[in-house]
Amino acid sequence: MSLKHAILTLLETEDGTGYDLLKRFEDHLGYFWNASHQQIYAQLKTMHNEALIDYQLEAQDDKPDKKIYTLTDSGRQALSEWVQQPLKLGKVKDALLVKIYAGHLADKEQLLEEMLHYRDSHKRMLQTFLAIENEYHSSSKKKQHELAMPYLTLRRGILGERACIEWAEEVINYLQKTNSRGQ
Amino acid sequence: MSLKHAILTLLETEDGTGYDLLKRFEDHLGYFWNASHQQIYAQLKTMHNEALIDYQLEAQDDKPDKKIYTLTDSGRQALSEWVQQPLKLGKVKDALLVKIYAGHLADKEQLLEEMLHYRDSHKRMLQTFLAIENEYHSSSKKKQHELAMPYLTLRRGILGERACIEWAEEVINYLQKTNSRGQ
DNA sequence: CAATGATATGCAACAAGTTGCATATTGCTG
DNA sequence: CAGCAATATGCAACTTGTTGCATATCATTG
Repeated sequence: MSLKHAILTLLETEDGTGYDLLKRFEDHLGYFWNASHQQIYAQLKTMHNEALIDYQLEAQDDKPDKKIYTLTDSGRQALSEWVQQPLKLGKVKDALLVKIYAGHLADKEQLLEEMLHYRDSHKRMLQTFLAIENEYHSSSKKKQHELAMPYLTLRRGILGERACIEWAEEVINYLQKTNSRGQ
Repeated sequence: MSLKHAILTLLETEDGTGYDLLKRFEDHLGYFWNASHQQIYAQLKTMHNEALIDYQLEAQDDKPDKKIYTLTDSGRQALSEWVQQPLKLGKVKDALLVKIYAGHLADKEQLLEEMLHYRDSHKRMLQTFLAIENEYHSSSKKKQHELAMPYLTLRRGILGERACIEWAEEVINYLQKTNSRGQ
């Protein structure tokens, strides 16, 4: 399990509500970890029972109560223990590759369109990442030092997207070549 | 769900037992899809109930019975429908990146060791893929044409591994630099 | 000849993730 | 002012995936 650790990681950086965490998953961690709001709220509840986190209720006038979660000492310790211990290699699950593997069954035109869409999605993602990288490079040395580790995760995103795009180009090339030959 | 489709894909290429499928997941599809034997047997049972697959019992002298599964017409149709229809983008879940994100909490030496191990694992994987690619390139034109789509999935593996390794080098570089400066 | 690893199959309990539903407010847009 | 998106939280049912256990044979190796 690791949603637990992803949440601990986010809360270590900054306290927040379940909704805040959802946004931070979407905006920052989204490339390499995702969770639905239902999952997050359920996990927060569990982690509160395990005393890894605590919350302060912030009752706002006429708004639903906010639960602002913070790490407990126990939570901070659990995080640092997790960070110390080695991981097993994560499993890749890419349905697109299964589909390509069975690609001879598909309509080539349709497959081509899907690949074009795939490539463009990843190109957009890459552009987003490069913009964030630019921002990072134009921030202060102090900030850059602080954000060194998150920056490295951004680099993973950039290199990963480039590989995706390069591969997509190869597949598109192949599909177009065989298509025009009418195979 | 897509284990179902991965199994349909494998059976479309060649009939086999649950155990055969397990091996084929490990040996061929393993880079982008994985399943435990328990999962596979359970899924085969479900798919048999759904009439997507059928099996012939092969009773061997003194050996446990083999169930050799084959696609039914209905299964073949389900596969081709799945291949036709567009996929939603798969989610990335990479615990190592969560860890790096929280890397300032970790012992730098230990993190470095983990990254070295990560890089070497991926280097080994790349070597394996390149060996398979060589095999492909030295096979007959006919064979190459038959295996064109699986070959494209291999290319994904190769480009993916290269990106992994390149990134790992960046991280290792950073960790060694800051370590020697004693930060 | 005993131990191990490969072949071959499966159940049961549990953890993790998805989908659908439900509520309530604020602020913006047409 | 009606409708919609964003904020904010949560339950329940279901599907998927993991972990541990269980069985039985055959071939190899020490």
